[in-house]
Amino acid sequence: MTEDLRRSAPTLEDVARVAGVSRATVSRVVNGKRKVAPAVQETVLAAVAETGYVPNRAARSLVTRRTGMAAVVVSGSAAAPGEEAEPSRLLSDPFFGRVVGGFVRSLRRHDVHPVLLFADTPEAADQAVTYLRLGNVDGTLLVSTHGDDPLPGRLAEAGRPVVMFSRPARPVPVSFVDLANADGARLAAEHLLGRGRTAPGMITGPLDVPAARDRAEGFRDLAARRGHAYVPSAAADFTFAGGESATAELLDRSPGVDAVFAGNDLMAQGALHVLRTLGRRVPEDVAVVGFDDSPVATQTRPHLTTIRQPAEDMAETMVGLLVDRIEHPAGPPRSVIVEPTLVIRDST
Amino acid sequence: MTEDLRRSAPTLEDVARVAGVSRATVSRVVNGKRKVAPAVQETVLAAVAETGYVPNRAARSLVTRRTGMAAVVVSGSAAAPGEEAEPSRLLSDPFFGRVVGGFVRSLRRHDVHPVLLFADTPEAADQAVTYLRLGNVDGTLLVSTHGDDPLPGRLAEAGRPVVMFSRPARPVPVSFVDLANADGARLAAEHLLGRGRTAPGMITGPLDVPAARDRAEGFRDLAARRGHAYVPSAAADFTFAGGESATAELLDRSPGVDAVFAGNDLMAQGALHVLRTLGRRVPEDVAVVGFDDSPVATQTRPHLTTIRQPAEDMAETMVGLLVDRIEHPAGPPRSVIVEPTLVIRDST
DNA sequence: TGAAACTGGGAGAGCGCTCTTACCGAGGCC
DNA sequence: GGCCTCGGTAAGAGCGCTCTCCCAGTTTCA
Repeated sequence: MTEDLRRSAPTLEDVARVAGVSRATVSRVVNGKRKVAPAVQETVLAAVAETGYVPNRAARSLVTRRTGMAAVVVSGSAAAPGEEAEPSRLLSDPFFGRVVGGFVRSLRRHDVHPVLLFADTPEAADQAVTYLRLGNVDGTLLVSTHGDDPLPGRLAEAGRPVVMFSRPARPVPVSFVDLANADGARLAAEHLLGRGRTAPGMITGPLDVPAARDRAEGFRDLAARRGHAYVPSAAADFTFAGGESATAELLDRSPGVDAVFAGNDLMAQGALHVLRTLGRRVPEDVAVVGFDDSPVATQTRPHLTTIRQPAEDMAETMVGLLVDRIEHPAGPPRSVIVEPTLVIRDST
Repeated sequence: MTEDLRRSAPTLEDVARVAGVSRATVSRVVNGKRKVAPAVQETVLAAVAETGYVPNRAARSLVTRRTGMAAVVVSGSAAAPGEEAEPSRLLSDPFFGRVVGGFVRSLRRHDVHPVLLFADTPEAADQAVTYLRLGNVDGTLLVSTHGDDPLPGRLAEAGRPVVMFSRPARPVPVSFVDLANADGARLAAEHLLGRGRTAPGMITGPLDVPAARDRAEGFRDLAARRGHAYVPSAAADFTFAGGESATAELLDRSPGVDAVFAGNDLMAQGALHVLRTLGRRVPEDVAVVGFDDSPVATQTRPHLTTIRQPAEDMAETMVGLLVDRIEHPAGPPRSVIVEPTLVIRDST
């Protein structure tokens, strides 16, 4: 019973025979292109249902040069000795799960399947570029974690549809969707200072990453407007452990800090741990604000006040831009900037 | 310059012309099938290099019925009202990142690309089954989170290569790689009792999930051998929040508990939070052991003693089984059981 | 030495689909 | 009434690749 089904799926030819029309007509009905007489259309549809016909993707892509697939490329440096490779770092950040989930669900609505690619070594990056350039996928959703990542440039050069999460570190003609990171940081600063904190400090991400820099600058900007000329800070790598050591360093240098703004939730979580170890109460002695509104924000005690990135919406917007670009390849790259919101919980 | 490259990639025909041989010969050299005279081979290889030829996947799959792709299917129930959908739950569990990372890297070695599929609604599951059955991918790596998930059965029935992470809840003819969950739980019990704990309790996962049940039973088994006839327990859903409420419930019912074994690290993290809130010191008053050795295990204070799943190895083994099955479709489903190890940190 | 076996290479038939081209009948126009 | 247009369909040429023949040249063995 499954035998015949599996051995040879019904083809256009089969449907055409059943419906008593030509292959071309069936193709037209299936793809909804050009007008087909309603009566014929019905006959064909019935034949399709009867045979259980589903188009063969390989055959279709061979002629259309479309694959119905999009690459999700996670780019980053390879693991330096003793470090975690970037894609792994990202994979263990629950916030990233929100983004990927958004990709998968949005792509599905367009009937596009995501192919997961890691560009974690130079060879892997080369392979990825080749794969994309050859048209094995219709377009690329790129998440780059590295400041001096050459991949955005190479992909843009390849002339195939690409949309980045977050803007590229250097100016490169590529579409992207980004958060108004500086605005988010201002939200955090305003909130903290509005609650009467007088000695804010920062745990920043790697400053060669635009998002990290924008957040730091946004925070400093609003602090300056409120009369705080200098905000002590320490940089880390967006990881929990990095957040811990940077916090320790910050508190060591500036013991009077009564508010900490962290570049993401993972580092904020690290800050929370260090603060507790040092016997500082949160939020009584030190208030903490994170960034992302990652699932970890409610897995801390106290729950983390944070700046929410609408990750799923951003993912959907990226997919929209990509699909649009796939259908209309011409035109300049486009960008969408999304506004973050403040989510107040118990750490402030 | 890129114009000609992009507009039409070199084909076999082009290479053949440059090398002065037939298409078939180039194909033979490229695919390494049948013997080709060394001299000819060299000429062809040079022509390939000169033209920058890379085979067109669509054309190749059309005739070989191979796609060079494998699906990574994350299956689970849709979100009940107020609940998180299973794939999202999994996506925010850093342990899952280790598994997916393992898939991607292992598949890459076999030159296979992963396509990410969520089966989070009945419609999505249907789509996924159709997609797989039609041969849009060569095989499937299935991660199912749900006890009564029909997907393993449906996939097995489809007669296409499938390998599961963890054994299916009901007996179904499908290959899988699983952890010796009961052994892991025994390791935990032995460790806890060996350190003189006398009143162990458990936070289990959903008991319709084999892994959760095996862990619970393994723990009870060793406890019984050490004279502990009854181990109080509370069930949760493998999430942080679930771990919290289950721990609260457990301690409410059995306040004398001096050791807690949690079904995974996320729930152990929840337990840690609740214990601190209740003023119990860890490990002095209550020792805690988790399961998975997820990245969160070192993001808790104290660091979590846990049972390590060699996720990357398991992923690699799954890929190995899958590739083998793709190449040799006949034969009964195969299984591999992997042994866990105890990782002692500060929570015990 | 002749036939059989083997070896390496070419020709060509598709794989299942889309899309251009050609065709055909019906209706509108002068 | 003849011509043209136009909607609707069929025919057929590929897309780029693999793979099965088939053939020519060489080796092997009786």
